[in-house]
Amino acid sequence: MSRPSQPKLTATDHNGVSVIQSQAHAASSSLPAAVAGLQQVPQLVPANPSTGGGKALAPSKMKKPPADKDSEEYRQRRERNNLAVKKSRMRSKQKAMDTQQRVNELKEENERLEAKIKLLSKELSVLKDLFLEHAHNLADNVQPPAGAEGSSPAPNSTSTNGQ
Amino acid sequence: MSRPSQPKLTATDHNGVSVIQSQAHAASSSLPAAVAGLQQVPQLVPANPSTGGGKALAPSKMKKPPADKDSEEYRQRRERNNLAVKKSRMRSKQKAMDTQQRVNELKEENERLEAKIKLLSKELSVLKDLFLEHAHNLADNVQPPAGAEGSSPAPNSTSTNGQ
DNA sequence: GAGCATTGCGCAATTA
DNA sequence: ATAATTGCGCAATGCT
Repeated sequence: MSRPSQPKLTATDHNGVSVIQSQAHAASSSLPAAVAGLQQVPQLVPANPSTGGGKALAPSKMKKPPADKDSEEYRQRRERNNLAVKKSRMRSKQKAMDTQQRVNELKEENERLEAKIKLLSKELSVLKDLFLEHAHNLADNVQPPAGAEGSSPAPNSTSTNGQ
Repeated sequence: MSRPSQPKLTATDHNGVSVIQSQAHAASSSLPAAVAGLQQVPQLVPANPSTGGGKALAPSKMKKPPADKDSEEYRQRRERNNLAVKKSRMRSKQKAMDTQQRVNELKEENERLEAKIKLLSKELSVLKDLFLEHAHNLADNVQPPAGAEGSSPAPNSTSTNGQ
């Protein structure tokens, strides 16, 4: 079912920034086409006040030039970053898959272990029963060694022990 | 050294419009500021040509209006999509975390199971040893009823079971 | 401070 | 037509 009408709660107001995207770098690869068109917009570069006279010696907090889009260095950085991003995302995805796989492996392992436990438990149970039986037998005809014999009917009580 | 421009010209098939968003929405949490002052002029809403008369009745394959960026409906769709995207990503991330957690749980479970196996094995081993001992004892003074002569060592087969 | 790595976000194409 | 996914670029931020 879909949400027919949602009273627009939380107008996800992100920053109200005008975004001007313009890209035109070489298509890395495998883009069907339809790369969203971008084009340069006449962005006005703020006239750099440059170092007029008063040079505030601010050790930090210096306004960053909006990164001139035309700058050669800018494009270079962008491209590098795009690459890094791609790489990072690939890694991320790979990791996710690996984790999923790990889950499957662990699940299998778990089943195996549980099966083994079941088996061992069974074996133990059997042995214990045998022991009990012997114990009963011994208790019934508790006859010191040497000439031990005679009748020993001893109705065997098949007591099933629990676990 | 300078980067020769890519021979790849920006041949944007269709839709070569830059996006200029000017949102006057309330700034939200997040980005402190640093919003470049990019104000865009309010675009005039195009007078709807309305239904003049010639309406091509295309049953299918109708060209999609390049999505007029100014369109009210466009903005609406974008916003909806942005929301959906956000939701989707959140879910994706959540899922990843869940999976990771699952791995941890399974690992713990595994350890528990292995410990249990170890314990059971030990128990089994003890019991088996006891059995063997008994068997030896019996073998030593085994007195088959009714005339038993000679010693019958009965080679005990210490068969260790496999798993 | 340079530089890659992460992460949140919006856009657009696909898919369901 | 709508919502959900997915690939991608941008920019801020984290980390070396």
